[in-house]
Amino acid sequence: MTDDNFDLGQFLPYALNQAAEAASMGFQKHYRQRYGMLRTEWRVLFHLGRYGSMTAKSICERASMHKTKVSRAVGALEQKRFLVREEQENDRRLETLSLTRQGSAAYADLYKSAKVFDASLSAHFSAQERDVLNRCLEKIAKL
Amino acid sequence: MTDDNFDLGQFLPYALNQAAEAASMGFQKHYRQRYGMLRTEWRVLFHLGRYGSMTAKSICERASMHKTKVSRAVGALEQKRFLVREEQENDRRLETLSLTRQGSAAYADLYKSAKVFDASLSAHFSAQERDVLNRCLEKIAKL
DNA sequence: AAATATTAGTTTGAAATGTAACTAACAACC
DNA sequence: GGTTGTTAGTTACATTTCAAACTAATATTT
Repeated sequence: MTDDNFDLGQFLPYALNQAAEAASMGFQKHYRQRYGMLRTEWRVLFHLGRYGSMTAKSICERASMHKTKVSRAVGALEQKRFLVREEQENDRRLETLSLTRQGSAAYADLYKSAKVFDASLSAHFSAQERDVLNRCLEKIAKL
Repeated sequence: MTDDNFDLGQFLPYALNQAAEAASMGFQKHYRQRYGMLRTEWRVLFHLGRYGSMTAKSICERASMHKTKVSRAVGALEQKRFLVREEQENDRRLETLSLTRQGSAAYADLYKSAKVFDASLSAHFSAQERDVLNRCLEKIAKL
């Protein structure tokens, strides 16, 4: 943001939101049309699909999602028969969440769409740009 | 996203959202604490402050915000006495929105905060990175 | 072991958002 | 000049989110 050329489009929180919004919308139709999922559900599905069974708490931490969001997303995915819960014996507050066969299939399918979609976005950038972009986003997310 | 190292953190829609969320949260307290504004209101305020009086329609287009969001944000800013509406004579469907003295003051104040905040984010990146980041975000937002 | 504090997760009521229908003004067409 | 179509903006309702209170289980303190 150079000094008095202040432009909203260059203010990071704004620019990030505009880009995130556009990208999200683009990907939304895949999980929404095909599986009637919400963004929160898609995220939970991906965490379980990619990183394996874990508790809701772990998903909260990994995805920086609030526990109420996760709770609802888990409920919705359970209703869709995409995951099951299993109480842990040593600590009955904890539930291990695991994808069902159906859930894994949905994950595999959406995973493929994600790669295609991501590739179509990446096509607009050089490898270096893509690299810088990734590193910057990661850094910002951790602030 | 290199082939079978698929990592959620590198999937653009996800990474963008995480970063956008983090950045937004960081800036939120300024407009929220000091003026009780929402993100939509802040955006409208900034558009008027930076680019001058205009109709709600123009804000919709410039900010890619849906008209109901803009309508509500305008209503809220009006209640806070940050803007006034003026019906256009040649077309009475259109209202020119303009910041009041109070609104301009709020804008000036938040504008300063925005610059400081943006600078604090930018500090983590080189000028080149920052440049790549801006260009990429802009491109994605336009897809 | 009783009392207190934490922790995982859910529920609830309020605020915000999205979608679609609506109103009022203008435009175009016959 | 009346009918039809568009456009700017608002309203209403349904869905989603946010914050805070809640439940049930485990940990800690005394």
